[in-house]
Amino acid sequence: MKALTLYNTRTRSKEVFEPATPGVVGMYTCGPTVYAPQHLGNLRSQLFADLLKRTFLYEGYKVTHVINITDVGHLTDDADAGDDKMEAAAKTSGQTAQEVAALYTKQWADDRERVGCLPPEFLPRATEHITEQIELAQKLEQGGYTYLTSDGLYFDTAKFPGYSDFAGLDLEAQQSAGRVAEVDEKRNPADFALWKVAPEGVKRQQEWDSPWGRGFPGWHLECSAMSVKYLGENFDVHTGGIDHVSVHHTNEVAQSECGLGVHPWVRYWLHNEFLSLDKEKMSKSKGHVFVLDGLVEMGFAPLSYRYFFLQAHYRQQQRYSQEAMEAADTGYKRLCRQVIEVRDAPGEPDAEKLAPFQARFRDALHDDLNAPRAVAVAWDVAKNKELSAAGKRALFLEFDAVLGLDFANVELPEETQESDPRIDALVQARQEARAGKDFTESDRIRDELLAEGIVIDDTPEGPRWRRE
RNA sequence: GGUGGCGUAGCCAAGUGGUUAGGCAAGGGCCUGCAAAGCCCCGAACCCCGGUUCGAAUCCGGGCGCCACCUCCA
Repeated sequence: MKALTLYNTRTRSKEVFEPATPGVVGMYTCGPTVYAPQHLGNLRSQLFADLLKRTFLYEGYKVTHVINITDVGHLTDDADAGDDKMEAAAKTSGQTAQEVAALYTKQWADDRERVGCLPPEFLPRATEHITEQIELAQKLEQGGYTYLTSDGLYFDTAKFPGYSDFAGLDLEAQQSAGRVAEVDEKRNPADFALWKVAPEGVKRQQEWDSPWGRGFPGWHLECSAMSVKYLGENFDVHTGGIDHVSVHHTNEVAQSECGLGVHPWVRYWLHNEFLSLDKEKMSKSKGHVFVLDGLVEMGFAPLSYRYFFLQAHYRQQQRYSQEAMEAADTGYKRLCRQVIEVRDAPGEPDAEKLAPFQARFRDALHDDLNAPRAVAVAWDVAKNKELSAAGKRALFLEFDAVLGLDFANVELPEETQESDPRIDALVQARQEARAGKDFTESDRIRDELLAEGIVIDDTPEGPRWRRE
């Protein structure tokens, strides 16, 4: 059995996972900015974090999982200009920032639950941790890592020699390309705001007093302040989308290592690749809002999306298409049918026969969470002719602790049988024709109904009809 | 301009030197009066050109194509 190995962005290599404290894992996941619905790509990040958490639990670790809710301070524009997303959303919707946050936080949590993500142990909100954020900014100020501009307190990246190490950035080259807009008062384009002072005469919905004036915290600060509050100044795992590596997480590392005097601040950094939609990135700003409810409206079960997620490795871009989603949906349902078949099987499983499957399953997960291989093992169980029903039952339920596909309870919904006197009568007439072997007549009735989009299926329990 | 990644059979997607990944679709079969659903069976693929090697999808070099991040984004 190989040890659990994970790809650590910090070291750019696969490493054997060993938590700081044996048997206990602290992990932090970058959560949503709750100003808009979360799309399927966002959900992929949550599914990835959940896969990781479930793997830790499967390995017997006690896990403390923290996910933040960003409800302030995330600017709409480049590094440090533009409006705050929450303020902007409140303005356009006519609601308060708090109402906007509450709405999208709930939607996000519901989506997570529907795709089988375990709830985090802590779900801290940025607005409820302003004090902690100010304290961290003060530590940085006292350490000489900051400077003031007319609009706030900034982190001086030049004071942190290792700034570019985390993401392997070539700051010189980036500057020469001129893609990062210069902000006049910033000493270096990479410098970022720790605290933004509200401009004179502007009244924000969300603002607080601070040593630097009334205003609001910079986006990056909350993750450092809150993760440390709940997990300690050193912790094991930090996850997020790959887009966060070069800016958000680079800045988190800078402010945390400088402010707390620790290195490395986080032992393992794990990042998931993006979900791509028809070869175009799914992002809110490009208008491709594609959400879980959209899949549900198309008739997919939320867990079919989880199954879809599990079919690709988390560090690989995954291509979404209707066809691929339908393939996942069909595959998931078929696998469930196999599970349901053995779910109530009596008797005890034969441990010796189970072992090879368990080993392959764990080996797959231990190899940087290779979920596609783990799912393949589940299929091998389903197709295997040597295993007893009780053995299959035991394996399915064990694997589901990680897969999270609800094998223990899932039911395949029966086609809902509508009732319509006219159609029911025609179906009944067809049954009578069939009983009398008058198949010409029975087929005529079926064709008649088919012409209006109604399909008759003959089942062992009798005929059913449905609208196509 | 910098950085990271990808190119595997109709589709999605594992696989890092030699052994069947897996799923979906298609095809064949069972079942059915016929269908549908369900179940069973079934695919010798690896962008191109060189090289290393007994042997390469897998390593090295070159080329072509595609994507992502560096700017709000998971």
